[in-house]
Amino acid sequence: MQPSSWAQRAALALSEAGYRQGGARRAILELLDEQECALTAVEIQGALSGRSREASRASIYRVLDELETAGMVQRVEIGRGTVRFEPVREGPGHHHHLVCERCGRLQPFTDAELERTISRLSERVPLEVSVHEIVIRGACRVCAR
Amino acid sequence: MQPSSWAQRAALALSEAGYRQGGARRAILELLDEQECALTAVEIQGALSGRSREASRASIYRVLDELETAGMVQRVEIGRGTVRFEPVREGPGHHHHLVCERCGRLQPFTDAELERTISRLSERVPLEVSVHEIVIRGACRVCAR
DNA sequence: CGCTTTTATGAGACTGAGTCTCGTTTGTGT
DNA sequence: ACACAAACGAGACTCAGTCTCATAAAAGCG
Repeated sequence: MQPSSWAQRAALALSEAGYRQGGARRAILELLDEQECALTAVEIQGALSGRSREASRASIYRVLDELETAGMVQRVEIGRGTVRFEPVREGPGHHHHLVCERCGRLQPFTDAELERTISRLSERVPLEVSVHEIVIRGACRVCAR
Repeated sequence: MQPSSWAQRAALALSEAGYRQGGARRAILELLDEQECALTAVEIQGALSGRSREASRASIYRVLDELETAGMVQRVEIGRGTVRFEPVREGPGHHHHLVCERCGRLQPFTDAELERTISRLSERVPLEVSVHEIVIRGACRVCAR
């Protein structure tokens, strides 16, 4: 059977990496799977505390670390010193971020031309590119008004 | 007389914004002007402490803030939770960043095709773009070896 | 130049995200 | 069911960044 959801694939990846399955880990995977865009560790803890299974800060950072190493989660740095994390999804889920500098709102976007440019760029650059992450800042429609 | 160096232009911009000229400010401008790429606030403080004029943390953050508002300095978020700052230079100085995920090295790069793509993208996107900043992560030549 | 006013500066308290440690709990293979 | 290794949580700790307030230094003026 093909693992269909991101959570299933992530759980599989972790177990293949030799990790066991604990309650905190399961709760975190489940929560992340429901997210469309990036969350901070603090938001994750907050969201979990309103649910059946809570998780400590230590567990959250530990699991996020493991997931990042497994390539199932990606850090998104949108500034203000706090890191955000989001599930890595293939194809249709892949996106970049627009950040409004006034209200701080985070908005996902995709652009085929940009992807083509980046993939060509990867070959010209003195770095073996693993992931790319484009953050564009400006004023969103609401704030620009 | 045309202000030739970045430091002169920055000093002018600040004085036009109504700020006075203090010792810490001058030292910070001078240091930033010598930089080719982005520094953290901590690095700035460290670099200054090996020189004639030191500056306190408060002054450094204050001056960086004023410079950012004046558009003379740009934040660069390359991760690990610490923000970097670099002088904004027109034309030839404009660049983006390659970050090595293993050793953390930061490397500036420029790419004309990328710039064209971004400028076209700016028109398609629901945001009034003020600055763009591309961070590409991967393994640098030394670490990939 | 000396005086006054106003701003810049620094010391250090404070905040909050993220890390680390270690004792306890829980999963897993036998 | 048992043993043992790994996951977990509580809380101490770190460190970048913020804030406050007393003091020092600019700038303008007589």
